Amino acid sequence: MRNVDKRDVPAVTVPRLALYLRKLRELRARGVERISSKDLAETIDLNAAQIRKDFSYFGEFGTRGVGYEVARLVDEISHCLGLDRSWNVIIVGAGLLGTALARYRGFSEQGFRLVAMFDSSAAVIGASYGTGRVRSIGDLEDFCRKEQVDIALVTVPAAEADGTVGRLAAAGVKAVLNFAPVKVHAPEDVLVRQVDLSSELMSLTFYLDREQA
Amino acid sequence: MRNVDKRDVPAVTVPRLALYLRKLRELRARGVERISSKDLAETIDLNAAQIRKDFSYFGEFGTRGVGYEVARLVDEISHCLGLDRSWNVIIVGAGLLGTALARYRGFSEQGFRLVAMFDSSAAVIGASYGTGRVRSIGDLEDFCRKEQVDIALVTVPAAEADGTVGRLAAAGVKAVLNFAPVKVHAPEDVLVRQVDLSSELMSLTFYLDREQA
DNA sequence: GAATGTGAATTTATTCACAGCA
DNA sequence: TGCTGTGAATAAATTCACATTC
Repeated sequence: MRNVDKRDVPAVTVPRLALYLRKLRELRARGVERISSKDLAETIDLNAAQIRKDFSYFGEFGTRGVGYEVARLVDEISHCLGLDRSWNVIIVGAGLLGTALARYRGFSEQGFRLVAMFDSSAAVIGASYGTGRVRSIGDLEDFCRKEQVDIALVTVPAAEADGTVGRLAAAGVKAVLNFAPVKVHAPEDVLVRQVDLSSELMSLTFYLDREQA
Repeated sequence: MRNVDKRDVPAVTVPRLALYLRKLRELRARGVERISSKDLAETIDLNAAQIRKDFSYFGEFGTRGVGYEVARLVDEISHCLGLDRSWNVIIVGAGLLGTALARYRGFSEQGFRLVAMFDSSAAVIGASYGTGRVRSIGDLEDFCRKEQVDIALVTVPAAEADGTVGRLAAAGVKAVLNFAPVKVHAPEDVLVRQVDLSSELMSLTFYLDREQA
């Protein structure tokens, strides 16, 4: 991967890289050694030029007339996405969703290390879910300042989400995945992404024919 | 809302409608009766013209020189999104994520009714989570054909997701929210949306400065 | 006077189409 | 010959700017 200014990469390209990576890992696991942009495009229902252009923001990963080496591409895209290192993750909010996420294997498989969880309820403090032991929410700032916390998953009730993100930002956490259905505020240099299940459902109902029984 | 061909509505407008709706409900709950596109835009960090244009695909909801009546707007957007009726939802896969979703209050609050869950493990069949009683996966098609199932949330292991979606489609389910980290195949007339947590995390790590400790 | 609704202008993203290279 | 990599063309989305209406 050549040196890239991330602002030159279209925002829509990034989630597509994750999609390519998943499919390429699957191909590699199946023993496929080479693939063309055309064939890859077919399996994920996309335009082949789209894929080539997405790669082109980062360098030249293929061989003209031949295609792409799957193993090389997996390495390159992993590197583009910052997945060639591990990232420390905390979960704030040890409710149903937080504890389910803590035990979700998908995270650790991608190099995300759950290093702690936080909750305000004495009933769960001390319990462990996956690799995450629940600490008191009062220790949040201390922990974030002492340990290298890269990403926080926020699964607290909606009313507390904004305050929680503020505390995380103040304690130096630079990336937040917010599962509470509210828009949260954070300084410019803190990345916030929203995961919103009822929003997803609404996008489905929009397209569902409302004349159904 | 005037009669609208949904294909004329840009795809990106739909999730924004859900966002507007949430904020407007919050404003209504706080007793705010009127709002301008400028003020609404500020609270959700968007361009005011964007909001007005999004509304304009569906009709004229405001009053020139005055702004929008919050209550009216809530009703109009709810109607646009198909939220003025209730939708029957099933969850296929009663693992950690499936059961967490089943007990998540956000769904029922928006008019989504969890009518059943399905799993292959005898250990969970018969158990109830929220309003969802777990049935045998063998009964999936029968149930979908007899009851009106509008949306299926698929929380089965990745290896089974594609087959599960195929069965749902064959049984007449027209919308699927897939939580398994694989691209699933479905007929043209079946809507599939992907919710992918590790993808979201990767979009964060891309932008995180990789020079961190 | 104030804010909507919307064509026109701009920006961003996708797709085409072909030069360049194995 | 076959497929990448990429400028050019097209399409889509956003933003501007203003006529219109209350």
